[in-house]
Amino acid sequence: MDRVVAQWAVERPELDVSPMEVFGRLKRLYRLVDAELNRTFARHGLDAASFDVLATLRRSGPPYRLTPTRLMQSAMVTSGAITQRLDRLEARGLVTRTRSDQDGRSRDVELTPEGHALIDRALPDHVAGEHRMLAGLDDDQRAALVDAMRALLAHLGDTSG
Amino acid sequence: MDRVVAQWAVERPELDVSPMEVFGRLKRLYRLVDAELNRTFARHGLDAASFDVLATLRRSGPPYRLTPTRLMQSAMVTSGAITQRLDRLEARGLVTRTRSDQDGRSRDVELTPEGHALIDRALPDHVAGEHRMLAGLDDDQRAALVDAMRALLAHLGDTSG
DNA sequence: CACAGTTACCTCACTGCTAAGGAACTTCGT
DNA sequence: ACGAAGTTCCTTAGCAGTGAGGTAACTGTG
Repeated sequence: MDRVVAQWAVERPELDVSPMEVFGRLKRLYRLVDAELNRTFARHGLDAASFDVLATLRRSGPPYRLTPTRLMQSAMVTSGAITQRLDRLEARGLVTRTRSDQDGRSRDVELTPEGHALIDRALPDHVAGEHRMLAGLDDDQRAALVDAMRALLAHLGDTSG
Repeated sequence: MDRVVAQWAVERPELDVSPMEVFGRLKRLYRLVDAELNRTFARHGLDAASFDVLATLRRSGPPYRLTPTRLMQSAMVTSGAITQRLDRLEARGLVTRTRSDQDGRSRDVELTPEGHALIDRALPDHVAGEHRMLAGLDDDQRAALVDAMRALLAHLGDTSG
């Protein structure tokens, strides 16, 4: 990463490319973390997309039921992506989709006992993996990291804190 | 993000899910930054993949020529992805592909004058966008962020510092 | 009550990636 | 000189996402 900045300093010396030290590492870090998390998910027969849906339903509490729109907002993907995720999960018997009583346009997506059991098995493994990855940071660094990311997110107009 | 942690504290109180405060924000931040950078690229008729290849060639210095393998390593994608990126750039006349003299298996990918001009136009805009995004951070926060990401990357076995 | 506008979900064409495998070429050991 | 092994790049199939657009259902207003 520092090499990239050094190269630009030679080729375009009038540009201050120091932000790349931040954003280059952000991208690299995201990809490494993503790959590591996916390895954990794969051990439970899941991928990030499926885990995300199951975990969102699970942590919503009883009756473990949300609409596709809520899942879409939580996952920050388009409605088409949620439809396809739910297709896959429904085919595996991990969630059910039923028409809402209150609103005929809406669907209730609900965790099946199998889906509930699966996410409850995968979650501790997932959390343990996250703890392992964070072991490279001391408490001060970790707090500073969260602080800086929170500030950046706020500056970028992130609505959810 | 804090809401997610609070939900888990109710549903699975025995798990310490505090790492999610880090990784949840990391993902969210990456996606917001990625979207913002893509808006800048789009103003120049590019996407992140094309910009990445052109910028890598440009900052490599004269004669602005690298092999697909070098580009693959820099971009951290598979060889198939590089082939397709180069197909697109070659079709637009932004790079050329020629067989290497030294090694018949290898190709030389070189920036055309058009490609060179395009990346030289897009780069200042890109860098300015990065500066704008970082404006939400003071110098201490920014240094702490880089420091923490560097430590995390090292812990995760990133080879390039 | 009628109807225009909105909302919720799905469908479809397209995109860019990965993973696996193949062809062309080079390198190495004998 | 020769065959085996390794490399370099491309090809192909399949996958998960986007974005545009469609259908059905709800809502608010005159």
